[in-house]
Amino acid sequence: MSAITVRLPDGSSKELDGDVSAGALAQSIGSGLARAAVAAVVDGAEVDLSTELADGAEVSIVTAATPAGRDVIRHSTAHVLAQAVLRLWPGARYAIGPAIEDGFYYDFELPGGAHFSDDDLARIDAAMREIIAEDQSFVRSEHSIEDALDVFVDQPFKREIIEAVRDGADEHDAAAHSDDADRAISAYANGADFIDLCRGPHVPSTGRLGHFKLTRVAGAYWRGDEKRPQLQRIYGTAWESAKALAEHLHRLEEAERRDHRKLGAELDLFSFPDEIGSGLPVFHPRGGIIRRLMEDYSRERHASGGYEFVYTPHITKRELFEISGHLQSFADGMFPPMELDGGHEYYLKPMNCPFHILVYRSRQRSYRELPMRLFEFGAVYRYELSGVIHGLTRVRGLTMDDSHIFCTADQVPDELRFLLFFVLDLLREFGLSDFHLELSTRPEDKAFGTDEEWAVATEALRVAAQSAELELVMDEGGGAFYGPKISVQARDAIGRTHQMSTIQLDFQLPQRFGLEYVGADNGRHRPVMIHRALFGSVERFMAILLEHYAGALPTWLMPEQVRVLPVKGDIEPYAKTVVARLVAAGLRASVEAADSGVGARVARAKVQKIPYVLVVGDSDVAATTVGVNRRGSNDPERDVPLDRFVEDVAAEVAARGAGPQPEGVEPGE
RNA sequence: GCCUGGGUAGCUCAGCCGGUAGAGCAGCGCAUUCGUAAUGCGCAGGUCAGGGGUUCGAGUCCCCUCCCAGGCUCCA
Repeated sequence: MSAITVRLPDGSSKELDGDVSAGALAQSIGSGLARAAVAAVVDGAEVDLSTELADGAEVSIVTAATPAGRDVIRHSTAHVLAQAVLRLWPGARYAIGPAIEDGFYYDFELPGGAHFSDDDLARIDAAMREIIAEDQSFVRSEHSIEDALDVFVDQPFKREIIEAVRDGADEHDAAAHSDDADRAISAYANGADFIDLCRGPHVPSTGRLGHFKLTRVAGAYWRGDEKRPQLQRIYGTAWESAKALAEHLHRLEEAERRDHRKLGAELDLFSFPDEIGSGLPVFHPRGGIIRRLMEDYSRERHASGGYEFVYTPHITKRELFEISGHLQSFADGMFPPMELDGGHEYYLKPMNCPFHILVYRSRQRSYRELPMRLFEFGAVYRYELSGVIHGLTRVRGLTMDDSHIFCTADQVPDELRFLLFFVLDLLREFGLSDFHLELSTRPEDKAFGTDEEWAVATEALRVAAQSAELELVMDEGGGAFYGPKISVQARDAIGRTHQMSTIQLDFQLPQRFGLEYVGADNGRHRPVMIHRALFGSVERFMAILLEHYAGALPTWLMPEQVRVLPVKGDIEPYAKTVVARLVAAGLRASVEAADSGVGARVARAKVQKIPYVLVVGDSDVAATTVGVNRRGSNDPERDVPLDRFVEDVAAEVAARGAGPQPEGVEPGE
């Protein structure tokens, strides 16, 4: 064994003698790095720490608390999961077990078609911890195809994967794996009882694992194909430290606490009656207030933004969607037709655009009328598969704040910029502030419109996006066949990204409907059409706001802004005058009579996330004051003059401020 | 749509090997009149999602339907 020299990421070199493994390199750099190391990257390829380094290799160490390091930990934990399941269910077949975002899974077929239960998760967890305590080494081996088929003779899923590699079904993968090993198959064994087909790398031994939790069991098709066997999948999460695991679990709890479906029931906002059907919500009075405020404010802004309001029906004859092309490309997403008037088929509308087009086309248009911005809160119905329906975010009946803009080609750049600033401004008013933009360009295959139209429109979108001074992510080839689009992505208070508004150019519909305007040259021209959704759907936007604010909506959107609690019965008349003052100032307020203790009533009001709870007693009657409890504070402010309180809250509402927020809720702006 | 797991009082849930339904909260009534996170007592509340079957007997076992949750492209 002679000394070798390897190069490190910082450009320096390191000489190794004797043990020339990647792990030894980490150790020679520092014991801290060695402890954190889980794998290495040698000349661009991820490898095990046990890999012997060649002279001149370029090496970096993969540490646990990095995306790549967590992948290794998760993938290794998935192996231990499979090993535990095979110990507990001899004869079980195991399929695939990759690392995924925040965790891992493994798919199994149990003997006799058995399936996992929640109790099993605890047993598997215990078996996994035994394997980890045994600190088994992960040992890599390489096999020829024939040899590998032999090793996995009782494992049909593994054999299928090996055969796929042999038959070159996995062409570029095999190439990336090794050019010269003649399609070698690698496997990792740990302990005497477990070997799994695997590309690696893995942590050196199972003792490096342990900060994991099995989360749920689910069914999943082999290779995601519903025609193939359904396997039993176990999901888990794994992290580099107990702290990181605890933080992840806390994030999950936080997301659950904010779940708009839960908040909707708790705050009495909306429900999904079985009698109506899946994905079809009803809004209760309190939810109705929020919705009306959202819509009213949106209308106000649209009116001052030069939009014109139109109203169109919910159903239409088949012909309209034939002209628009929706029936040809979108029929699966539409409710089936109803037959009326002796054989005419009528459809519930899944989109508003064709209707707005007919408004445009109702008479001859002049260039002087353009840009024409038509706006409608349009109720649309889409037949979503029952399995994908989710709360208010994926429904079968929804209300789009839909706008269609008709303009001349020359007007497109200015109009796009106008639209983008309009939507960003309104989203900010609702407290979302962390945006980025995504620009979807022409798809590879068939696309409507000429190359030049696409180039001009895409460039106009790019210029508009850049003028907004937000991060712009390109989605090359991600546009629809009928035109490029820009979408606004918003990050919420717990870091999730939601697609909000979209601005989409359409080269197809103006042509399909033969739209025209008469230009200054007295000639006929085709207008450009822009689709613009702002909230997207009012229902979904409400859900996003509820989760963003964890139910503690800004005061201006809260159904009940102030609740007044008289400490005892004879204070009630004063409490009523306080409410009258608040109502006169345009606020929504109520009294809760002294039928139960002040403590109990304050507790209830806090659960309901009322922004201001006023407690009034004898001293307040005497001095015309109130005791103010702000949402999120446990420190009441006594003897606040009523006049000042009314003035402050009215000003806050007028400014659409976030209002007092509970701890842990980001108020947005 | 398919798979897994669910559906018991308005809500959250308990209900064992099949023997005739239970708690907390909410609601209603009475008492309490209270100064900041839940006052006491009482009452009422159920087609155990719906339908069919097995059984002397079904919330419980079997089948169908509806509804809910999670998953079903992240390639060893």
